[in-house]
Amino acid sequence: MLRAAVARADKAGIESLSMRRLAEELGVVPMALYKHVANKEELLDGMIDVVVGEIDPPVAGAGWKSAVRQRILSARRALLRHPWASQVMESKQNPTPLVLAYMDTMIGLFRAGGFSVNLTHHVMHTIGSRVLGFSQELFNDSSTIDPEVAAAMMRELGPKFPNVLAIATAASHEEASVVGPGCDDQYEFEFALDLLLDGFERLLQRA
Amino acid sequence: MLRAAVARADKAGIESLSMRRLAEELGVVPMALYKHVANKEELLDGMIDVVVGEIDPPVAGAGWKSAVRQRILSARRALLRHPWASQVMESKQNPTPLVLAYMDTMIGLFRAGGFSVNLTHHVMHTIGSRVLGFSQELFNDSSTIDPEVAAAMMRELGPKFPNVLAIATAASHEEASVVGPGCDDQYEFEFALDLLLDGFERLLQRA
DNA sequence: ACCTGAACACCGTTCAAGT
DNA sequence: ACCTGAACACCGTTCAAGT
Repeated sequence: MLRAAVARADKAGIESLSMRRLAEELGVVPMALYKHVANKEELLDGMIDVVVGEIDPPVAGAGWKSAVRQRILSARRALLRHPWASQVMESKQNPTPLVLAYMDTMIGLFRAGGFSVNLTHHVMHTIGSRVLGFSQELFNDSSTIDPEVAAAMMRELGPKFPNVLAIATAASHEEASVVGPGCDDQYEFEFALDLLLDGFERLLQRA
Repeated sequence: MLRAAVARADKAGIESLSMRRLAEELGVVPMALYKHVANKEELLDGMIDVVVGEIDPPVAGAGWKSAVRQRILSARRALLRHPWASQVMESKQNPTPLVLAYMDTMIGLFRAGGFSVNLTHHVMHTIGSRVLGFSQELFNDSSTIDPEVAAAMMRELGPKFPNVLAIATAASHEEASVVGPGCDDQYEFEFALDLLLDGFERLLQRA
């Protein structure tokens, strides 16, 4: 049932996942789902745990910086396999025990690296959602946009927003097109992650 | 109508805002709303613009770092006045023209400070949602939690998650209580923001 | 005791009927 | 032409009736 829910969300998007449709897919009556799950919230929790369960454990014998970096990039790979997961995680109020366990080992990596409890606390806040491998892409333009529509939009908005236009055209790999194929999200994610880790290292050395 | 929608979301939460209830509150028939707005998406866009409109313009005559910092903190004050706004902004696919204009001036601050187009691009990705004054608080425990429930939870989970427990108890201002009143979100926000800005400054000097 | 169909209390939006 | 009530196509979940 959890696997069916994850598969459906992967394929058709989280907004297509309703209790009724999931039941239909499984060939059962809607109310049958409530034998396995108290409500939809619990279903979503279970789905999150499937994704978090795919994250590799920390590599042994590495320094804190490398261990944190590799684990976060592993989390990112899991998140990219399940594009709905970041949105669901954001919307939840309470972490599942499995997410808490993930956080706990991540905190442990910092503390083992010599970070004080307080510094680790601040550092975890600074990483924010990136700890789970996603960066709050505000207005995710990465979804399938018609290049012509994008070009028309930029032609219209360009004169009003010259700075946005400058970045949008610079991000394009082909000089010819008005608006490029979007940003290299993986590069941007690692750029930000490394900037953060370097900042943490500096704070650690100062302390 | 927009003001009524914003007021309702401020007061009772975004999940309580439905087209039908908003219409009832305004003393009109549900379909009357569709004279002002094509659909609910457009209503939410309008509500976002109300919030973004409350952000102060950039201060003149300051260096890029100070100008960016002050503007982001102004955005944060606006966001804190409207707790639903961050969630709605996250869920939207496309920015409104007003949000685009905000981004444009923010990009302009970096470029005026000497950042190249490409570096500005990376820097904007690194800031992420913080540019609009909110940090993806994963699992926002800041909401009204019963201290007793939290204490019980920690008592149960503490042994399994010692590192989470260490931070939770350290964050407490009173040593006596098992779990504190949560984190100082404003402090954490500024800590992260300043770490980012310092990192950007270092990149600028290196370039 | 277990299962399940119908029902409840909602949604956002369409559309045809009324003025 | 404008307005609007009813209807449509959904939700998640409750609950009583059936086995």
